[in-house]
Amino acid sequence: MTVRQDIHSSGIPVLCLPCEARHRGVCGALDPDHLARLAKTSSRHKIEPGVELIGDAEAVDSYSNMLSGVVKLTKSLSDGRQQIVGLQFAPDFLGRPFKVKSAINAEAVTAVSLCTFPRAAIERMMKESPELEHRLLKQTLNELDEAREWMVALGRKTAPEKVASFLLMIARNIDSSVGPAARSACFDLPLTRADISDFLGLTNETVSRQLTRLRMDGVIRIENNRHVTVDNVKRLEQRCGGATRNSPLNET
Amino acid sequence: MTVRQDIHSSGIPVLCLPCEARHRGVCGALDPDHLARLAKTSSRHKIEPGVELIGDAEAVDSYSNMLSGVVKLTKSLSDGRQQIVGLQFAPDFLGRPFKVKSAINAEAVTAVSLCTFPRAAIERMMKESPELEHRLLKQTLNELDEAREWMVALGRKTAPEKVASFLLMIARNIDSSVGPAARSACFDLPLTRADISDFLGLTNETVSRQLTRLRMDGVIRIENNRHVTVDNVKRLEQRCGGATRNSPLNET
DNA sequence: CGACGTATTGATTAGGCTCAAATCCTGTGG
DNA sequence: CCACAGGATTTGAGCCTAATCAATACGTCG
Repeated sequence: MTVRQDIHSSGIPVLCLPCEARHRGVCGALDPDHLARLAKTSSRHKIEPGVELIGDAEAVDSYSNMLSGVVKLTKSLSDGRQQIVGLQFAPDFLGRPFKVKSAINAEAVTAVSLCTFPRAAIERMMKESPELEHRLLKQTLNELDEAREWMVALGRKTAPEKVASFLLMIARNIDSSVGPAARSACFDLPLTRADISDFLGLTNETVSRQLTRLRMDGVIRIENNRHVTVDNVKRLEQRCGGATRNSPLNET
Repeated sequence: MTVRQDIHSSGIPVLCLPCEARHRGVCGALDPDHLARLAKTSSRHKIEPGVELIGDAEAVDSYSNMLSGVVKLTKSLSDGRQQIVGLQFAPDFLGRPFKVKSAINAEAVTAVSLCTFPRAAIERMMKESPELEHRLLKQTLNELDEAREWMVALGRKTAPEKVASFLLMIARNIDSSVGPAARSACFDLPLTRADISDFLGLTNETVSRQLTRLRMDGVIRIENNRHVTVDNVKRLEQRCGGATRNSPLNET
């Protein structure tokens, strides 16, 4: 039931051994001792697509690491207009620390598996281990960078550019072989056309039209409405409206 | 030149005594000892409107606390289209920690006064004082919340709603008397029409038209193109497109 | 007072939305 | 295995909002 910690691999709980969050995720901040204590209070969950994770009462005082799948974060206006304000992939940390109330909804868009901790456990851990808070700060800064990148798309890009930018972003997140210099890519869209339109501030009709246009122009191929192939990533990039051209700063 | 620290007020450097950043800003995280050490390496600056703070080589390895004024953060596409992705007010912390390069420009839109530290000083301080990183995390989370709030506006609100939302946001940040339940407000717009349009993803013509419409409808009054009076904040709120209606979460 | 930059106003255009219909996929049951 | 139902997606036609292009007014500062 609980986890043995006195085995070879320097005391790391067996459950955590194969977990990606220990490398790229926040758990990487923890030493074996803390990890073991956190593991005792954690539990694994499998979530079906479409299930709401945050947004109605429910399990609000817990946080999770994403182990697989895709989660969308949405905000809505009172008349039903909706905007996706974030997509989270493994091994992101899920949940908004320090906040009394968050006007955000989180929903699984694919099958999702989570490693969930009670709120109190994380908070205790954060007090004891500054490195954990450091990781969290880094992820938050990255999310902020992403959010700002999307703001440019939402405010200033045309519909064709938005759709192209979206495909590129998904390709980079899903098809891990797509480094900055990949020639081609191939992936399953995790989102429906309606979701994509909520992401890009468009209608699903417009998204559909732009996708067929990209298809007609030979930039992408689509099978079964979901599976996308990009033979030449460069051609897709050219349709994204030109990257931000600010002079890069040099920092560490 | 440097700062005496052995005076009454429990060793707080005199320069810091009246500083707002010590209360609501990141400096509140520091004990008198750390504060004194940081104060020794800090310097005050006055910046003219229109001056670029970050974005071209320049002083990239320094961070600042804003003491007064307004700074805009922008991103641009290669063809010149621009989007404001953040506005910062006192006592915000300015600068992106841990990043090799940031594709963001920062520019003073009003006269701005800063308290600037060398990069190394802040980083040393962050290692020694987890509370500092904690504050930074909190500010970053708040900026993320704001960014997401704007994403809804950019993606899903109409031009009239965008302009109304913008005025409300400015009112709340500038006219400090505007609590959540204020009846009226009155402030100087820190941004030109062109800036406002870059903020809202519109053209300056559209912004202008929407402002005159609000004026005609008696929702606002404008003097000298800059000074805005809102007699009835409620009426302005009604034009913001309905707040996000997600069920509030309960956290701390 | 005159000049320049900023803001407003007007006329026209076009990109993306709305409404509507047809088509495609998926899963289910006979 | 095939037929069918339901939802998702595509496609079409017309409209409307906000962009574009252009001209005028305002405000500030010399």
